[in-house]
Amino acid sequence: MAVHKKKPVENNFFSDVYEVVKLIPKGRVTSYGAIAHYLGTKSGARMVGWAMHGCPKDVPAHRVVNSSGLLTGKHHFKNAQTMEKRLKREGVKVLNDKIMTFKEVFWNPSEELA
DNA sequence: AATCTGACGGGCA
DNA sequence: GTGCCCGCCAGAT
Repeated sequence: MAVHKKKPVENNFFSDVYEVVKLIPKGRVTSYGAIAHYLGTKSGARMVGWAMHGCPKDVPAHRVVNSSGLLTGKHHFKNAQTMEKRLKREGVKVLNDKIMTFKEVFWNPSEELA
């Protein structure tokens, strides 16, 4: 019973990313680089974004933005407005696809999860 | 097999 | 302070 094809995802790295993102409290956000750094792959910020490509519904990807607080991934959602809409719904001030209170709602896994 | 792109980040001009 | 370029890892063509 051999595996015909290796799954594109399902790696420890990806699973860890999902796990961390799922741990993001409501009304808080984090950056790809922060997650990457927490996992030890500080240069793998891109990979974190790639991991989100197959992010399950359990993963609040809308709470993950780039280091600028910009909703870069909003275009990848089913609806481009889902991301900012959901963030606003959680109390996050989003204007022009950018989080105004980014520094205030920023959630650092390396500090919170340690 | 080789090349380019891609949900990023940081450094330098 | 803003803009551009390079680096990183993996997947897709």
